[in-house]
Order: sequence, then structure tokens, then C-alpha cells
Amino acid sequence: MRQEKRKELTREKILQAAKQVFAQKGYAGTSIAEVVKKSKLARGTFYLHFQSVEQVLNALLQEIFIDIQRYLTDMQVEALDHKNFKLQLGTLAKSLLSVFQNHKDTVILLLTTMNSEPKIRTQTVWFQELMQASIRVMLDRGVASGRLKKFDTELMSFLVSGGLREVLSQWLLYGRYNKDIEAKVDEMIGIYMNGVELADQD
Amino acid sequence: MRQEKRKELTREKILQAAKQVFAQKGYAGTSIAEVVKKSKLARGTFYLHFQSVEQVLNALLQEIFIDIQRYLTDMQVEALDHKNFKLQLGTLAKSLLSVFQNHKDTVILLLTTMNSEPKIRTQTVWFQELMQASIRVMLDRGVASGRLKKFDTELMSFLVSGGLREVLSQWLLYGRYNKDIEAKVDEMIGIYMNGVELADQD
Amino acid sequence: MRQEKRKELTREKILQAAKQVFAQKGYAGTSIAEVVKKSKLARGTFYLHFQSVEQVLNALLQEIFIDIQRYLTDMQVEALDHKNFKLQLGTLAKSLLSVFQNHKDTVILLLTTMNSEPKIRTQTVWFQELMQASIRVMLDRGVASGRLKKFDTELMSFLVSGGLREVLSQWLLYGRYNKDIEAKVDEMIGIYMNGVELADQD
Amino acid sequence: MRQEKRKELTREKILQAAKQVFAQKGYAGTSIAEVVKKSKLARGTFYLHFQSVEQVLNALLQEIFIDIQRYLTDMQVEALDHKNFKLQLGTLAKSLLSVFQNHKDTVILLLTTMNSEPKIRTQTVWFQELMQASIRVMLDRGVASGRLKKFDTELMSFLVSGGLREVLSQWLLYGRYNKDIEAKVDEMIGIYMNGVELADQD
DNA sequence: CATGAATGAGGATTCATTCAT
DNA sequence: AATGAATGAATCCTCATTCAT
Repeated sequence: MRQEKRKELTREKILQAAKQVFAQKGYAGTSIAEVVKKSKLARGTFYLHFQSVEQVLNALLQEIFIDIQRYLTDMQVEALDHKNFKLQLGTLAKSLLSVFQNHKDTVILLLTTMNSEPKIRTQTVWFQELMQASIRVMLDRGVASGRLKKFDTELMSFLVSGGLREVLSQWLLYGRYNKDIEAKVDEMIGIYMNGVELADQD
Repeated sequence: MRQEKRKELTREKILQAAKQVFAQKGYAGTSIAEVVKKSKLARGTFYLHFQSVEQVLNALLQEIFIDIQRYLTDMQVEALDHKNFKLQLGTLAKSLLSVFQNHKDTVILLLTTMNSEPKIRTQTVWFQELMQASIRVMLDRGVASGRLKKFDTELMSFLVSGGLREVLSQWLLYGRYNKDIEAKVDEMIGIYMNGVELADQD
Repeated sequence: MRQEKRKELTREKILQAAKQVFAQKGYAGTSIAEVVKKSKLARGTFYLHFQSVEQVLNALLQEIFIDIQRYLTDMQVEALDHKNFKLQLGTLAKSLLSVFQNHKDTVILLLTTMNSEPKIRTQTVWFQELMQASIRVMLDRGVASGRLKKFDTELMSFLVSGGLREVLSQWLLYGRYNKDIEAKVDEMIGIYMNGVELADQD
Repeated sequence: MRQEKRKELTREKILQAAKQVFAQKGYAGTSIAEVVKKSKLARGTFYLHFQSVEQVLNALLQEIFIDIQRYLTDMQVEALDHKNFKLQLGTLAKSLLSVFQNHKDTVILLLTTMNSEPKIRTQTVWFQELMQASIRVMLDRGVASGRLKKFDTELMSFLVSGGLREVLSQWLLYGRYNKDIEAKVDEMIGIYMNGVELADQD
């Protein structure tokens, strides 16, 4: 019983060490050797828990996956039941932000590995697809309920997920919007909802 | 003179070989050894032209850089001189697309290396920043001239560049929109200009 | 008492697992790790019974050693007491064969480890030496009793043991003589006794 | 041109180093690391010439293969053309011995790897098969020409090759017959030809 | 007695880089 | 300018062995 605990602890040490090395050198620049060194465990111990750096990355991403999925699922379900569409949207977006902030290191890892090397891509596409699917479902419901114009919701899901990703990068990677990120969310929603063109235009 | 020509030719062989290996294994998975092997040149020859894989990547990106910059500069300069704002925008966007298509392999390389490992990031941020700056300048002029609402043009530049990147990825990486990419561009502009919300909403 | 039984059972599990791995990968290719894995016991348990793969090999060979020795001893003792030398020889050889067949896996192990790597050689020479000594004793008695020509019985013991080993290999390793092995034994005796040359030769 | 020479020299260094390590530790006990160490070359250099210890073994065995094959082929061709069968046989056997003596180290290697681990076996069976086939052809011709009795020549080829191998082992591995090996060859032929049983036996 | 997590030495393999030709 | 053999550092990975439970 105690032994299992110890094993779990060692595994956690590896994950934490990997997270640090990933942050420093990036995923591609991370060797098992370095993770081992940072973890202060023996070389062989690594292989008792993982078979490759890839598997460690997976384990780290999995941690965030569940949280994200829960929030996105909630968004879909509730999104349509209320009158104030935009307000609702803002609330949900902000709670999603808090998930990201709780897993800040992992999200950075996700942002920097997404869409990169072919080998890694497979491990991160689920995130993109989950985001896009969630957004699209919301949009489809918006269209069906008459709140939104009829337009290509798939294209829109790409625009929104791409925009979100970029803003997220600016926030977590480059430290922009550190304080007023929530205000920016409302502004984003405004832009997507009503556009940037002045109405009295030809 | 003959020798210079020969040297240039060898350099080109390396670049072409590297492009192929990048496409197959991704940037991080590419070793000098493999580029050399694909180029059918001698190991030592590589070092007469480049000092690292990183430099090869740079050389490849540089090729596209000039073209992109020219187009973006054109966009800025001309964007305001005409009445039909949206039409103008579409035209410019489409010509930018053709640049991307001409350098398809390199753009894919750019898409998969952007925002990734710290070491590589430095070599690709210029692209993002150039795009965002260009977009922002256009938006600022639009605001100044009264065509666009007053809003955070920096935020908008992030949204647009992120959205564009995602659509570009879907197009070049995953083969979506292979035929109707131009139609989609107009749709994107429509969304950003007028939003997706139906006007008569409470 | 219960515990001793249990211990013996565990030891047997290890031996059986090792036998299988030996058959698959050969002695040199066998690691403790693999034996442990096949035995489904814990890594540490192995060391309670053996200290190395070498010791396991020894234990396996020992099993066959006693049986072989008994038969060979019998051969020596009885070989001279009867008139019909060749018939007697055949009978003894065939009973030896049945010993080999009962320990088929172990004999294969013996055949493939004999005369190989220096470290292993020491564990298998006893077999060769036992065989050769037994044969030689028989031959010496044959010479002494006037049944056999006077010749180098040591050399002959090498020829016979070598020949036997090869036929054994063909039988157990390569599946030849699966059915008529006993007939072949008589043929072998005939050859060694009377040679292959036609008598009326110059 | 000079460079090729150098490469060949390095290859030879590796082969010589390997030969020494094989002799000391046996094939199975030989690691690339040790061969490299003994050769005083860099670790990476090994891989420019061979991919595994197995390949080195092959290269060493190949050297002897050609010589052996030539002698054995000669034996077959000439064996029947002369009257004095036994004398002829002795002469050929002795010249084969000189081949073995010239490649003493490699023959020892061959003797200790033959019939051993499955992986290695494939690389040495050719030797056994070549020997047995050569012997059998000779025997078949002897039978056909009426010099030899009608018997199972395949079985006999096993007996002779096995016997030879054992005598060879005694000679090269254990240092027996260092001086009178040639006399022993004649004795062996005598035994195989005429048997050991005294003629006036029932 | 049995377990299995942890260890770290050692061997395999790759790779960027140098240098004599 | 081009070649490619050689280098050795760095990484990957396995294995025998220990030890607390």
C-alpha cells in the first residue's frame, strides 16, 4: 500500500521535472536524460513509468484535458437555455480562462506543441478539434434558434478557435493582458457578434 | 565566375533536400546527417554553406519573407485610397493567398514551426508580427477614416491573424477548402466586418 | 513444511520459465529479466533461488546429468559380460537415446551450449568428458579382451562422441530421423565396427 | 585513393580487435564497446564499417570460407581419379588441415559458434553443410565405383563431420595432437575405412 | 518467503563537427 | 570548392542487483 504511494510520487516527480524542462527547452529540445537529471531519479526509473518523452507529454496534457472537456460540455448544454446570449457566453468564456490559468504551464506546452511536428501533432489535435466542435455546436444552435445569421459555422469555428489561440498565446506566452484579460473577452465577443464595420456604411 | 555558379547550385541542392526532409520529419526531427544524405552531397560540403539546420530553415523562410512583405506593404499603402473597402480587402487577401500557394511547402514549414520551441520561435515571430502590424495599420486607418468602429485594433489584429493562421492550416495542412478558398476569404471578411449576430436582437 | 513445498514450487516455476526462454532465445540471449517475466514471479524472488542465469542453466543440466551418468555407468559395467558385443552395444545406445528423448529440451540446450563461449564451456565439458571416458573404457576393454583391434582408443572416443553429437543434433535440432532413429543406431555401430571399405580392396 | 586505403586499414583494425575479443570472451560475450576499445578507434567509427558484432563475425568467417570451399571442391574433383583411395584421402585431408591452421583463430571462432545460439547458427550452418555435402559426394562416388560398401552415406557424412569437428576441437581448442596431427589423420581414415572390430569375430 | 520499486553501471546508437585529401 | 573518413560527446535503453515492505 505504501509502495503504491511511493510509485505515484515518483511518477509525479518525473512529470514535474518534465514540465520544467519543457518550459525551458521546449518539447522537441527535451531529452529523457535531462528530465531524469532534473528529477534527481535514476536513469532506469524513468522507464518504469514512461517509455518516451512523448508519453510524458501525453500524461501532462491528459491532466488538463478532463478539466477543459468538462467546461466545454457545460458551455454547450447551458448556452441556449437563457435569454442573454452574450452575457452567458462571456461568463462561460471566463470560466474557461480560469481553467487555463490553473494549468498555465501545460497550456503553454499545448500552445507550443499544437500544429507542430507531425509526430506531436496527433497528440494535440484533439484539443483543437474539441474546441472547434464545441464552438460550432454553439453556433449551430444560435443559428437554429434564430439568434445568429446563417453562415458557415465551420469556418467561423476556425476563425474563433484561431483567434482564441492567438489571444491565449499573447496572454500566456508573451504576458499581454495580464490584468484585463476578462475585459478583453467581452470585447472579443462583441467583435465576433457585431463586427467592426460602422453600420451606416455602403 | 564558373565556381560561383557551382557554389550556388550546391547551396540550392541543400535547400531543396532540407525542404523535403522538413516536410517528412518536421523541423525538430531533422538532422544534418539526413539532409546531407538526401542531398547526395558530402557531409563536409554542408558546412561550407550552412552551420546548422537552423540556418537552413532561416534561408528557406527568407525566400518567402520578401514576397510576403511586398504584398503586405502594398496592402497598407493602397488600402485606404479607394472607396470600396471590403472589395479592396478581398482582392488583397486573395493575392496574398497566391503568394502562400507558390511557397506551399515553406508556408507549411512556417505554420508548423511558428509559436513552437523557444529556439525556433525567434525565427518565425517576424512573420506573425509583420502580419499583425499590417492588419493593425489597416484597421487604424479604417477607424481614423470613420469606416470602422472605435475598438481595440491590437486585439482585433490578434483575432484576425490567429483566424487566418487557422484557416491557412486547414487549407494547407489538412487539405480543406482546396477549391473554394477564395470564396471563403470573402465570407471571412464579411464575418469580421459585420459580425454573426442578427441585428434585431435584444 | 508447507513453506518448503512452496519454495520448491517457486523454484520449479523459475526452471520451467528459463527452459522456455532458453529454447526461444538461446542461452546467451537470455536475461534474468526475461525469465522473471515469463515466470510471472517478482524480480526479487529470482535471487532467493538463483544468483545468475548461469546457475539456472546448471540446475537444468544437473537434472539430466544424473540420468545420463547412471546409464553410462551401466554400459561400462555390463558391456563386457556378454558375448554378443554389437547387440549389447545397440541395446545400451538405445536406452541412452530414451534418456535424451525424455529430456529433449535440456539436451537441445546442452547441444547448443557445448563447446561455445568460454564461460559456459566449463558447465558442459563434464558431459563431453563423461561420454568420451565411457566410450574409451568400453573400447579399452574391447581391445583387452581381444574383440577389437589395437588402436588409439582416445582418438576413437573423440570420433564416436563427435559423431554421436552430430547425429543427435540432426535428430533433435533439425528433426531428422524422427522415426527410424533406432535403426540408425545399429547402422552407426556397424560402420564403426567394420568400416565402410569393401574388403576385397587393394 | 589514399583515403580508401585508410578506410580499408581501419576496417582491418576493427576485424583484428574483434578477433582478439572473440578469442577472450567468446562471441556472445563480445560487445561493440569492447571491440572499439581494443581497436583504439572512436565509438562512431565502428558504425561506419559494421552495424553489429554479428556483421563482424560474418566478415571474419567469410575470409576463411573461400579457402575452405576451394580445398573442398578440389577434394571432390580429384578424389576418384586415382587408384590409391586412402592415400589420396589422407593427402587432401592434410591440406585441409593446413587451411585450418592458417586461420586458426577463425576456426576456433567457428567451432565455438557452430550449433550455438539460434541467431548465430544461421551464419555457421553453411560450414557444416559444406563439409557434410563434400564428404557425402566423396562417399557416393566411392560407393558408385565399387570401392565402398552400400550404406547410408548421409548418416556417414554426419558421423565423419562430427568426428572431425571433435578432433579439430581437441586439436585447436585444447591443444591435443599439436605435433602428430597428421599421423592421427591417417589413423582416422583407417578407422572409418576398416572399422575397429577384429575380422575373425562372430 | 515473496514482492516490485528504485538504482546506476554499461552497452548501443546517433549526431554535429573536424580535417586531411 | 567538394569530399568523406574519423571523432567523441550525448543520448537512448537494458540489465543485474538491492532493499524496504
